Amino acid sequence: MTKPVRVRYAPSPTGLLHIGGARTALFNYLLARKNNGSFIVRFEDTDQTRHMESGIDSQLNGLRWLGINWDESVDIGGPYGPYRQMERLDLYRPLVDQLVQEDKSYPCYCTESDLEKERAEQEERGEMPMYSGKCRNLTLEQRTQFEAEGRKPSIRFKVPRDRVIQFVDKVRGEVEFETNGIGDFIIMRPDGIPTYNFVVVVDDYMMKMSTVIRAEEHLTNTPRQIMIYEALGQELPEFAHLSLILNPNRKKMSKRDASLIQFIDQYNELGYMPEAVVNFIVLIGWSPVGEEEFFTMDELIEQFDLDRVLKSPAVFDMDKLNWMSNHYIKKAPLLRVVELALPHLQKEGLLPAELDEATRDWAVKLIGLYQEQLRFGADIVSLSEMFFSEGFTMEEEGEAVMQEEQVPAVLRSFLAQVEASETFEAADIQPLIKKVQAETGTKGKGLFMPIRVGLTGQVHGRDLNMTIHLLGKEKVIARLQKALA
RNA sequence: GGCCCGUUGGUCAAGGGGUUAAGACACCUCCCUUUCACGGAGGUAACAGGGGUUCGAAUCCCCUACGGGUCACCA
Repeated sequence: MTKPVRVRYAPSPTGLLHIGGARTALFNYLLARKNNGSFIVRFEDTDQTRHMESGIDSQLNGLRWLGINWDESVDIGGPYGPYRQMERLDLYRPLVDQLVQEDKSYPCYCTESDLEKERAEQEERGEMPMYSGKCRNLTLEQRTQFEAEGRKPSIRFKVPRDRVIQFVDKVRGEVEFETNGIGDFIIMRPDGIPTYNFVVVVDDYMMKMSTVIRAEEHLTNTPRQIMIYEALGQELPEFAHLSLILNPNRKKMSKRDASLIQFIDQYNELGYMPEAVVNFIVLIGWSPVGEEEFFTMDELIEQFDLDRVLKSPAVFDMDKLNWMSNHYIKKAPLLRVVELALPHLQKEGLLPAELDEATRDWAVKLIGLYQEQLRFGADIVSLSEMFFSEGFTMEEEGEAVMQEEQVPAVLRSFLAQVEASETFEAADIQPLIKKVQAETGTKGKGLFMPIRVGLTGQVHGRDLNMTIHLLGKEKVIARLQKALA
């Protein structure tokens, strides 16, 4: 019998849910669901200086929006809680004491400025910065002396010398580190709050994690953690380290990089469909067996496999995300798209916050007209701008069209037809254009383009009949007159 | 700088000793559409470099280059 699969996403609640975090959470989630296991969300909040209370909510909300649900966390509890580390302090302290008792850890009385000085000196000598271990062998007298001075020690883990720590990473294969490259690291700060490398181990085994899936930046922490597992006499989980997601310059994404959208909240705000975002990010660093690339969450659960996770980092490609997102929007029911897009029209002040029925119907038709082109809800604003203004900006290619000699005749004829028309539904427009064709003897591009450009300024656009209908008789007449003037 | 990880078209990627080295995004061309869009069919484009091993290397080994991660009282 194998151990039940228990995996976790363990962010530090210092900010919003990031694309990279979302992917880590997603991979964990998929593995849990695939194996009828449990997915836990735990918060690593031992850094009080960077703590942000809203971080927990925004992480959770982001996951919820993506459709990633959890079995145990701060909001719903669970058998291995609490699920934030600051509430688990009592669990950690005896274990720190135990390590000190067993001489596997020791108090260090160096101050931060001592350490900074040490580091600076090492760097000057061209050495790698690493704690020298000078408090490792303090005598009892020295300790009592420091204590008498009122110095509060931090607790350092005594890293065994001359050992090689070896482990098999589920995505990277065999990895090894020499302990001599690792300095004695702090497991508890002077204020009694333990640090990440210690608590992560305690939590992971107490919460019975079977596999630890996390980002590559943690790979070099793993040997430290393995030593703690050993010191505490606990069994190791499996490890899987995911490669990073890079920006188009092949650098680790920086929070300041405006060229791409990095936070899940922003995708939500812009009116992306979460299904599309999930589908896209799962394909960064993981590939399915066949050629299919569109997947529902259920299909992903069925297909996901850690064996097919790639070791190499991947560049985040906004273009492909937008293509995929557009694909989802095209297939979505119109009312769903309206939900994504309409608020943006209102937010921009193009439509009132309260809509009467006629305006709402009009808006639904407008959004329907652009559904095929929308990449995300907010796209509607730039796409449909010219419906809301008096005039429009004429594209360069449009200018050329308007120079053609048949243009005045076509527009004059069309204007007359519009003025004479009783009704102005989309279905009524086609016959009007037919009449223009009969009257002027112009057809095809020469007929449609002047009308399109004269009314919208654009040579590309959506269905002309519906466009004209939605523009409304009044605007159409005004724009034709202006074009003829 | 030490240690660790990585490198197949511009991007995501399949393939893991013998392949015409898939597919997708982007780009270009053509077809469909009386305009536009959607859609369809094609096209350009890759195994980082150098050494080995082998009858044979994108695949295995070594070196170099490049990229990234990490060396915190951050996670």
